[in-house]
Amino acid sequence: MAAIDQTTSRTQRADARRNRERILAAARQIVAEQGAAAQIHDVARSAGVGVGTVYRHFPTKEALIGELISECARANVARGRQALAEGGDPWASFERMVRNACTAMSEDAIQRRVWNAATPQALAHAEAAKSEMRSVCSEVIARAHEAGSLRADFSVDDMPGLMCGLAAAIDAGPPGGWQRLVEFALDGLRTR
Amino acid sequence: MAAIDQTTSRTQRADARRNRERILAAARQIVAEQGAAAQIHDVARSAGVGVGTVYRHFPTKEALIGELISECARANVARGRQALAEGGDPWASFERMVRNACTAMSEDAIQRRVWNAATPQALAHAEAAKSEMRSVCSEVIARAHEAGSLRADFSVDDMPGLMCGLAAAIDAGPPGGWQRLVEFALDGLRTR
Amino acid sequence: MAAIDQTTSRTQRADARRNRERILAAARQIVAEQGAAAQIHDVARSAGVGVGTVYRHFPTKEALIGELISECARANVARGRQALAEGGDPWASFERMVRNACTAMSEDAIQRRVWNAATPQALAHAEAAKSEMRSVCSEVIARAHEAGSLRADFSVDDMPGLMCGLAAAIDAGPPGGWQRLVEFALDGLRTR
Amino acid sequence: MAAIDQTTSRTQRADARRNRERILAAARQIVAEQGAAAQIHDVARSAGVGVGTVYRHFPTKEALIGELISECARANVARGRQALAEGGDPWASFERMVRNACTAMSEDAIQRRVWNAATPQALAHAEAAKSEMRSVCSEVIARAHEAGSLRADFSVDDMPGLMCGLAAAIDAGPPGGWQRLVEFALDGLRTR
DNA sequence: TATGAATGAGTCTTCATTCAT
DNA sequence: GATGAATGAAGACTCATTCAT
Repeated sequence: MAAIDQTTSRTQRADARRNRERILAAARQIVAEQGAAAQIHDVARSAGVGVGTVYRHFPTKEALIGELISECARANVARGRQALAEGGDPWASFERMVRNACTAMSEDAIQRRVWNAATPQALAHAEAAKSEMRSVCSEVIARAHEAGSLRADFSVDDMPGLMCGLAAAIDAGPPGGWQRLVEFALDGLRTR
Repeated sequence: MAAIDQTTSRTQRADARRNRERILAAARQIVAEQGAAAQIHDVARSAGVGVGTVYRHFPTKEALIGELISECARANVARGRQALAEGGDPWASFERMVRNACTAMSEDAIQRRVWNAATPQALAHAEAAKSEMRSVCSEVIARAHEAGSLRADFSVDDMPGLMCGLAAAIDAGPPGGWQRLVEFALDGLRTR
Repeated sequence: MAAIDQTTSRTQRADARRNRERILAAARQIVAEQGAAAQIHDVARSAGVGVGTVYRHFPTKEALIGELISECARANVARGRQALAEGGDPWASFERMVRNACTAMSEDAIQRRVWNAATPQALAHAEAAKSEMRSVCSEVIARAHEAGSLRADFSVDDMPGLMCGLAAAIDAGPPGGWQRLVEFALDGLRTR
Repeated sequence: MAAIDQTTSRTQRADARRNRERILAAARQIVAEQGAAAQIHDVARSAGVGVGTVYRHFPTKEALIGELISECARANVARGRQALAEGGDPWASFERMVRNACTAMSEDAIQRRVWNAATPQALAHAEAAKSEMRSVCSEVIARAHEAGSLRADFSVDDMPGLMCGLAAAIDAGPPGGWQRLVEFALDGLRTR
């Protein structure tokens, strides 16, 4: 019995995990397309589950969007960590982090648009990931400052502005056109 | 009789115009705060008129937001025209246009946020002003190109990306922090 | 002065009467087309006056529709009176009254449709005319009964049903098709 | 599993179907009383459900009224089919169809009033049922024509006029008074 | 007196969320 | 756990009526 129960419960967990993934995948696409106007029913239909299942995994719409924000923030964290791990020139690390983030935003609509869909409540759900993102950025920036290759007057508090600006530019401009803007921006941030 | 009629008609129009202005002023503030989630009832209350009066002046919510977009676009048009009229170095004109737009966006929340509140329908209402804005930008850019002071690979189609990026950066960053970003951006756009 | 005042007041009365007629003419057409869904603004626009002028002549929408009903009822009264005045065979009078009413309904949409637009309140405004209509019908019917040419079991209380039925038939059927139905109905009502 | 699923699904469907029936029952009464002015909130309250439930079953008010029209049309179809199935004299079939429809209209207000509540959009929703109704009437009429017992100049296009006329007569006249009118009408339609 | 701008209660419809099955 | 029917508060928009000019 115990074994059966365990199997059952494992199976259920696997099902539940799969459903959670389907829901998030559907939400990524729909929120990327519709922003805050995305509807839970559409997410559920697109995920092939009932609305109740969406609510079992995410207690409110804000929590679901909050999770999308967290995902994007964690992706940025991973890029920052990787840039640090790869070592080498601190400025190169900073550049890699920014450039990779921009590439990701240009290839994946949710990564550049999720911030527009963010209500204060949704952002509150993503607080942990956001704070981790800030922390990683701080370190990348601190090293570049120490190396003297990043303008001293650029602080971690300028990062949201920079990244939101790049996200908006990538979203609004012609495909590929954003790359020049990134070069301009990085060029302007480097100490000469 | 003609004189009286004119007076009467002027007075009525003046009242209606004042209401229209009040509605737009209220909408500017509320849409700046709440984006597309702004409610017509709130706009009406804030303007001190009934909802019916809002609908008399703007047939739909989209039309009202479209007018806000048009206003911002026309403000950009005026800045572009002024930059052209002041003459002098073509690059200085381009710089003035961008810098003045950024100053306006930093001082007036609606100017940097209205584009986020824009649904396709709202944008459709602002088509005329948008196209005029594109046309003025084209001229400013063309002159700077002719003078050889603006990078040849920057086209009028990059302007929305640039301005949206700057708007997002101004909105997300700390007060005043945007000025450095503008300098970086302009620096990167100038031929060296 | 008195003469001038009188002239002025006469002029105003003439203007007012003309406006009243214009409003009623517009209302006839619009109520015929749209029934109770007719809008006062549309009536005013079609009449070439302001809404306030409509309300000066008719205190409520119900009163305006009530007047249209009254007009139609009075037209029926006139037809009944004429049928009586022309004298001759009582059955012929009855026939003339019904046939003329049907002809009028087929030629003038408002006459066959106004009853559908009638709310209880609107009907209340037309009480006087309706009661006069009933009274005239009573007399025409009584004479035909006395002459033994109208079925004894047809009473004045059957007239609304008969006329509403014919109105609906004229309205729903193909043009001209109603004439056969009237013949059937009259044929059925006659004593054999 | 299959059995359980079926039971579950049957139960859910049964609930939903019961609500649908309650909504239609409430709508029949309220639309009979108020016509197109009927309000969805009143229907919902009278049905004992929330407005959202009404909208789950009928996407718009027009669709709900359209379904009422369809119901009435289908009832007429059934009467026509039954008249045909019972066979016998073709004229008797025609008579039964008309008489039964009138009896139904006299006993059930919605059947005689729904056509007045019909906006063009609502009629569009009932197109299928209306066309079926026309088709059945065509057959009943054709047989009576072949038998030579129905006036040759009465066509299926006269049926709406006839039935609307009878509906209006039943609605406007005193209870029971309509029966004489039906006799007159049938009498007039029969070949002599 | 005529005008039409203003009013706001009322109506349809939507959608986040709950809960019985 | 999953489902999707049900809920009802909330929001966009209408239109009969009023009133300042």
